[in-house]
Amino acid sequence: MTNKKFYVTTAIDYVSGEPHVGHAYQKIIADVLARWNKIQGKDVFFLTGTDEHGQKISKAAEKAGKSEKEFVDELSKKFKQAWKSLNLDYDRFIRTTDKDHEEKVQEFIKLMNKKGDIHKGKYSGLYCVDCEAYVTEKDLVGGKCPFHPNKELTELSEEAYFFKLSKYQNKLLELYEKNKKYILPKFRRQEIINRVKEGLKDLNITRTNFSWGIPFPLDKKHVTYVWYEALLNYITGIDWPSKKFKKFWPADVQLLGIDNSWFHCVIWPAMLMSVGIKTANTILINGFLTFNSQKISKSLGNVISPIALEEKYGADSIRYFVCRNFVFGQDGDFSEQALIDRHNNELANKLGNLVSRVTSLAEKYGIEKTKNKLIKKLKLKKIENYFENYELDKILNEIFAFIDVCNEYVQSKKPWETHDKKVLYELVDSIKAIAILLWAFIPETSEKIAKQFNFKIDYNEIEKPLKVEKIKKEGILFEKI
RNA sequence: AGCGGGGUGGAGCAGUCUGGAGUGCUCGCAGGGCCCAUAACCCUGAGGUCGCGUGGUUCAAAUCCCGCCCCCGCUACCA
Repeated sequence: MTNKKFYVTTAIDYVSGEPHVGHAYQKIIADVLARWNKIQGKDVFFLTGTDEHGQKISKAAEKAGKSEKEFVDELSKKFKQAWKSLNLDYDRFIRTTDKDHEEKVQEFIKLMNKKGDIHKGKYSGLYCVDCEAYVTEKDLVGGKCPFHPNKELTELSEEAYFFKLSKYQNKLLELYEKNKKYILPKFRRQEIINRVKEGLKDLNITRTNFSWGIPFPLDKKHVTYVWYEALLNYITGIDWPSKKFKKFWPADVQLLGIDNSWFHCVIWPAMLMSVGIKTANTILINGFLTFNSQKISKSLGNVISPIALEEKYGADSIRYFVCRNFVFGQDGDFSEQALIDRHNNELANKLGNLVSRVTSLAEKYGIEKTKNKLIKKLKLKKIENYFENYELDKILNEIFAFIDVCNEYVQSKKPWETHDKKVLYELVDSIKAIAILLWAFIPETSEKIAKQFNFKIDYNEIEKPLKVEKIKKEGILFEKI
């Protein structure tokens, strides 16, 4: 944590469907990382957005009776609204249909071509005429197209352009070896290494059977393959190759779901190596969530909008829950009951009630500056270390353990009997530290606390003694559900 | 098939890498305390052979090694 800048990116979501908690989970974590670095005084850039090209979208738009542009505009807006409702403070929401992205992708391709890493070849596979698309082996149902089981598939072969991915096998393995934190968590790293060792094929990066995409600059008959182009958002989003790019790149953390780890851990760094751009510092892979123990899927009808959840539970409770309840990297279950339990017990009863009882007492009896001995129980170093390893659940565990300590302190010191202003000062000053540490996770709540006690949310303020002022109790922080 | 993850008191999870009394968290259950506070807060207790071998290493294993069983993911041109 010595850099003065911090650049974090998330996966850009494919707008073939609506946003759900799985998407939200990852964005929230990115926001927490961004905010944590902000209060450390760093210059932070947080990029998120939507991925909007490709045949699937083209087809979905057609089905909805809309133009592709109309279709993606609508969905992209929904993602934006969802992130707004969760209080995500991103710096840019990139869309792969943004003009600057499209232009820069073409520049990038030309550059890669100059490096000699693009060649023309033949792509062949099983083609479904009714879908007008290739069917991958995995999607085959009884050897047939899953959507048209009565039609025979034809072995088709067409002209395509390829990126010389195979050339980078050893360089990639070197990268994983040299930068042990390139892929996190560790078990994902091992997974990727094993697969890369099995060998890499060149990657087909163009299509000719549809047109909803970025024109391939080397050959007008071709459209750039979505994946290849979408990956570039991480550098086009900060105006590669401008000054801004030079300031923020390489990204400190790129958050991704397990579904696209292959692209981000293998193809993406190879692309950068090809044109001589540094690779990111860390690719951080989050696990997948189920919702109330069910897979999140359209067919099960449980794609709950993050906006609906926010209206029901509030942004801070959702943010808190996803950071606290899941071990980062592993899969987890977003259970509404568990969310409610944590909201009631941890946010309302522990944190909310602590603030409530202390403000009441402080308002009645006042506070008097003294050395805060209570705060020694707060293990700041430990918390900072956890952050280095992105162990958000443990950070919250640690902070809430300190909240327990504060509640015990109130209990044992009985300030309602003693009217001890110094004890109350210690408590208020400790709550200040708690609120600052929690800001990245539950910004609204932290700001409410800061307003009552009149301090600034800044990491350096944790160790500065609180200025004594008149305290006035305001409303409750968390209503119970 | 290959690779990976999981199997811990009634429920859901941490803890396993870096071995040290079964420790912890959120609940549930049984008792008590407090009255400042959101019927919140605090204390005490019951409850587990940490998937199986009754395997190996060790003074010591939930943690390391070996074997087995059961769940769940991933396997590139699908974004």
